[in-house]
Amino acid sequence: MDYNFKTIEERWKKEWEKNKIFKTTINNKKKFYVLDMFPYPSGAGLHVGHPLGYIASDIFCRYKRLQGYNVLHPMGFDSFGLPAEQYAIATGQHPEKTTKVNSEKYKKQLKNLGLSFDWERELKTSDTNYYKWTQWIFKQLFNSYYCNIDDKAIHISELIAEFERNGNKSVQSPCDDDTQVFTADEWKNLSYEEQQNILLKYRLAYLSNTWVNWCEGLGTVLANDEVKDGVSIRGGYTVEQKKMKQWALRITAYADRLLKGLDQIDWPNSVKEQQKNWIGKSSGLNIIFKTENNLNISIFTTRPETIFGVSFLVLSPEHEHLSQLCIDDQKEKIRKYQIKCFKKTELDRISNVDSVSGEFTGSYALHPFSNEKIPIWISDYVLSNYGSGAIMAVPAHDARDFKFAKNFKIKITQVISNGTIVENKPYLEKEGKVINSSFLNKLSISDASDKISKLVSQKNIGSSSINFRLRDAIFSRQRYWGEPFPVYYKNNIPQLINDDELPLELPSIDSYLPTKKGDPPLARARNWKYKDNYVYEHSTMPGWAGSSWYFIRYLDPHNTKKFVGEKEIKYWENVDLYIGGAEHATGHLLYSRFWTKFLFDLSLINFSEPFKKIINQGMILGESSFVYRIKGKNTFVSYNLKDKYKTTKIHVDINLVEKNHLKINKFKKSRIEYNNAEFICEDDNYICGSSVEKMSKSFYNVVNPDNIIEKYGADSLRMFEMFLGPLTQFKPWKTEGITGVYSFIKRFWSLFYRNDKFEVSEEIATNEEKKILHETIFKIKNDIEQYSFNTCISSFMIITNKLRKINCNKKEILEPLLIVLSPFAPFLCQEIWSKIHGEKNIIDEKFPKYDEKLFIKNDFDYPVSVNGKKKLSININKNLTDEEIENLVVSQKRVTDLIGDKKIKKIIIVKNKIINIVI
RNA sequence: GCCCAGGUGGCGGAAUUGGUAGACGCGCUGGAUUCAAAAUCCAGUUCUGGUAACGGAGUGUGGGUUCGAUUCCCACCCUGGGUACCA
Repeated sequence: MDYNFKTIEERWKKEWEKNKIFKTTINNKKKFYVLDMFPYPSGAGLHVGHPLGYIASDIFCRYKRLQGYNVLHPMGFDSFGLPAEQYAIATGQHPEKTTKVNSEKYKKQLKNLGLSFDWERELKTSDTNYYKWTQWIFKQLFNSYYCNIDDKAIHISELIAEFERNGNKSVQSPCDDDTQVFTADEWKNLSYEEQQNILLKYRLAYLSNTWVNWCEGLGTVLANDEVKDGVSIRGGYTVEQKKMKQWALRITAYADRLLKGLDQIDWPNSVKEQQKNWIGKSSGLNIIFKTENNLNISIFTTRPETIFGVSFLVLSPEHEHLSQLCIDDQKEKIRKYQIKCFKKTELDRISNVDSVSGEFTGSYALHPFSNEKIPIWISDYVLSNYGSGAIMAVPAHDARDFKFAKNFKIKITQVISNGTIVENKPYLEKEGKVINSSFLNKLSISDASDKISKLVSQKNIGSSSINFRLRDAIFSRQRYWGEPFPVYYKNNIPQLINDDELPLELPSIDSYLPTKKGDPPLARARNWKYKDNYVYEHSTMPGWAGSSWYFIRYLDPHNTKKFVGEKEIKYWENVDLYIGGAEHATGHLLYSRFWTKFLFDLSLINFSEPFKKIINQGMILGESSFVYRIKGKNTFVSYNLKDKYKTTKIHVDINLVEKNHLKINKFKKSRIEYNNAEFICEDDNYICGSSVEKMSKSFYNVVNPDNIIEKYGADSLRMFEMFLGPLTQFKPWKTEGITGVYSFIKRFWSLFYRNDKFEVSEEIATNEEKKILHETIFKIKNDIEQYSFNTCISSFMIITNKLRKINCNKKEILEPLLIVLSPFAPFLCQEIWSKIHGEKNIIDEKFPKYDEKLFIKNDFDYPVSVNGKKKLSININKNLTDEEIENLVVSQKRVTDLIGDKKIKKIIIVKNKIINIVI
């Protein structure tokens, strides 16, 4: 009987849904939590690149379940976001509608793939019963501050108690830079509003008036990780710097723990490395330079040993002391330079990295050790928000300082040397001895550094300091389609709404655009006030709010009393395996770790890292096709003739191309402007060009999984996706290749048929058959555990070819094989299983154990090489001694022929590996 | 520039701790079946010389270590990803 995947897959899809075989509940088995990055449900639906990770995780889930684990495998949707909102702006349709339609479509497509998701745990970040708890977590952040002494987040009431006892002089907590020192009495005498403003400087969710990435095109601010090359990642609109009041999360308080935690988790090196660089910890020294007019300028350096190489100071254009330092003659120039800098957008700054600019203030500082006069400059290469916004410039040993000094003809003093002399380029290596440095001369770099550290603190002009590149995360967006903040304003002071008033639902509005005054869309909502009196916050939360904790909500998605139940969190804990794209390295994956640590500090969860292991699946690339149109004409030239004309390369829909040949008639009909197109062909065919690039609608190279399932079935698609290559690598998609796995599946199916009738034999298996089976079980088990799914597929092909050759249809062999194959091709295996066992689900079986004795042989085909080059192989019993092997080898005629009259220098025998004759 | 991956036939890719390079599949070639095609089955397929047996070369490039290197070391080239003045 033919393999009819359509009826098989339809049947089991229904059965599985009806019997809820993927539903998970807490039981006394060991848990295993497998998570896929949940998708944003876009209108385009899935293409074959999307399910790659889902199929891999599904195979692992099914395998773990066969191993006896209680496997949690949920799926949901990251449904707040820009495309739905932009669609809403264009059509007036509420984003909720499109979100619903799109996620239903996704769900159907995912179900067609036979993925073992527990859909009863489905969540959408835009559902009120989900974002209710996102708002609730925001409230906890607002109500917390970070205590550096306990190294954790603590409820704000503790801080208030401390203020009442001792003021803030002994408080060690991250806070805004402009926080003043006050005593307990001063605190008590403050008004309520004044107190609230001070508390806001300590809260983990706070209002900050800072420079933000303002994106006019999107009408909103963006976080650093949402901006690239000066444009927004979504949409590609220009981003500029603007000072605005925004909600921010004090992620910097967790910088050190986020860094340290990386050591405990099994993540791809590249992601860890990216997070490390993003956090950017550097330790150094703050040193105070006195100016001639007695001001203190604090600088930060990581290289104190170069202090005698300082030939100027550079301040950021925003530096607080600038007005006092600038002499009258320079005031105009400095003012102009400042204006230029403030105007600069991120884009300008990035595109002009190589240019050097700056102005001299006219003032001098005094070198803390040599008392030498040091000119003070300003330049935009010094950032106001890193370190102290001022540096000591050591041109001989820093690339930017060097360029600056050369440009403005400032002297360059070399103070570190390994023999080379600084002339045309700086010496950046941290190797060598200190020179030209008074009392530091001849010391090693580390000794000199230590000495300066000590002296600086003795003289009371500095202290060691640690700086991070990481910035607090801007948390408000001037958009509609996001979580509203559970916040209203009373006398300009932000206040939280009560827990029992959550969720604060998105109000309906007449248009999804900003107001005429430039306020966010929520300002349009009518009668939307807290207790009809107080204004709500009009911004909404960013896209990453909901995704920062969704893995927790899956554990208990229907809980109406808590964000997650205690029993659930205790049993399921954190994610054991997380599969998704690497593009979230510094966004989602960092924010999730931050929120997890925060919730851990509040004892709301029992783990401090969200994802124990991460695997980044590689992107599947599409093969794009091109046609070549002669410039100015509606004539297309075939690929090999195109160089004879001036042509424009145009993407053509891959559905109009077959094996590089353009289907000319279909192409003509595809667009009005092509109706009358003419073609210059070669051998009567129009050949298209092709190249491999990202699979994307705009390149017309998208392959839809639905079409493939229609033609070959989901099992073939699943296996083919795995067969393409290693999970983590980028790989091109070529649909033709699927015939390989498709015919494998048909061959496997036919193992169970004799003369068109289903038939498995009860005969006892031979040793040879057992050997084949157990070898395969061993190999598959190992490969699955190393996530090497592509090699699993070839093993299945190999065993199937072998069993066909020996015509084996014995139950003793095929039954275990079915279980081993079932994670990969669940429909097929379930169908055959039910033919043997009736109603039983193959997923409830046990993964078979292998017996090594069955496939370890007592002889070995030794490859014999001469001088490392393989010449022949000889079958030798494993029990022979080296001497016996040697005698056997040299007595072979082929061997004596090969050696001829040369002398054997040595024979190397590696047991069960190789024999090498050296002549 | 810096950091991280990766580079193996016409193509996707295999190859325990250094030990038979090219498993498995696609494609291609030839054959069987068929009126024919699709599908299926059988054989071949790294390049190169040879009918063949058999030889030579060969894992981005150049060196090195080793009896033996796709695997280890050094230098370089290329592709992809990340990052952007962080003192």
